[in-house]
Amino acid sequence: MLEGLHTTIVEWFADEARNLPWRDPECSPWGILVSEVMLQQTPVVRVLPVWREWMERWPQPADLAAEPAGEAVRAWGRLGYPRRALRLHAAATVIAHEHGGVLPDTEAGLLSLPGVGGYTAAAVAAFAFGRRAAVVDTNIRRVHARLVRGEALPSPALTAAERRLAEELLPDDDGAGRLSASVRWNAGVMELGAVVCTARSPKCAACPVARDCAWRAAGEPPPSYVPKGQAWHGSDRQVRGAVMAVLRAASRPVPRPLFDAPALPAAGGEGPIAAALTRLHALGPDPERLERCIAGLVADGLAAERDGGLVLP
DNA sequence: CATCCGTGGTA
DNA sequence: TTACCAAGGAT
Repeated sequence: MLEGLHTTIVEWFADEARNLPWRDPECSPWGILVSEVMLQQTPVVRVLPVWREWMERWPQPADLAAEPAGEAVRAWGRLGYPRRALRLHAAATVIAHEHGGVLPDTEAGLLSLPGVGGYTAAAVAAFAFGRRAAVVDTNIRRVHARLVRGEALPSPALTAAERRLAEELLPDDDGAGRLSASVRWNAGVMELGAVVCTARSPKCAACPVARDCAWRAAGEPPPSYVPKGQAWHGSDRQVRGAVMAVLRAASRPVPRPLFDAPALPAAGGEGPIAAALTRLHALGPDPERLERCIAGLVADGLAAERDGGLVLP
C-alpha cells in the first residue's frame, strides 16, 4: 500500500514537476534557502523574478551580508512580509561570519538561522543537502489530511499526529543525496498539493492517487471548521505596507511630516515616492495609528530614523 | 497557543 | 466586490 503510494507519486512527480530554477541540480544551497524563505506565504509566480534578481546580485551569502539590510528589503519588492528579507539578511550575516560562508547542512544547524523554522530547516536539509527530513508544509499537510486521514483540510494548527504521520510516510534514506527516495517523496507530495490537491477545487481527475484517497472514499466530507480570514482593511498591516512602499521608493530619508500630510505631497511632486505617499494618505490612518505603525517598523528594524526622516535601514 | 506580520490573483 | 489563500516564523 505505502510502496504503491510512493511509487505512484514519485513517478508522477518525475513526469509532471514544474521546471523551477531552485530545483536545478546546479542550484546552490544558498539559492534553495532564498527560495524557501521567499516562498513562505508567497506564490511561486511572484517569487520567480525576484529570486533571479537576488541570485544574480547576491550569488553567495557573503555578498548579501556585505550590504545594508535595507537593500535586502528594497530588493524584496512587493513579495510581502518584508521582515523575511531582514531575516534572510541576518541569516546571510551569520552564515558569512560564523560558518565561513557555507550553509549549515543539518536540520538543527539550519534551524538556528534567523527566519528558518521547522518547515524551512527540513526543506533545505532535504532539497539542498539530500537529507532524510520530514518536510511538513501546508501542501503536504493537506495531501496527508485527504489521502490518508480522509479529511477535507488539515487542522488549523500543526499537530503532533501530523508530524508523526509525515515521519511514518517518509521513505528510508538510500544515500542518493538530492535524488534520494525521501527527497523525491517530499518534493512529490508538496507538488501534488500545490498543483492538484489544492485547497479550493482540487483537480481529482488529474490526481495519480485519486483511487487511494480516503477523502474521496468517504464521499468528500466538507471541512469540519471554517478558516478564519486574515483581517486587512483598516489594519496596521495595511498601513505598515503603505509606509514600506514609500521607503522602498525613496533612496534618501523621507521627512516625517510627509507621512502625515493629508493634502498634497508637495515635496514629492510627481514620481514613485509621491505616488506611494498618496496611497498611504488614501488609507486615511488617524495620526495615532500612523505613529504606532511607524514606531513598530522602526522597532522591527524595517525602517530607521535619519536626518529627521525615515529610511530603509 | 493565538496573533501578528504584506501582497496580489482568483472564484 | 468581498473573501480566500499562497513552500511560515516569531512571540
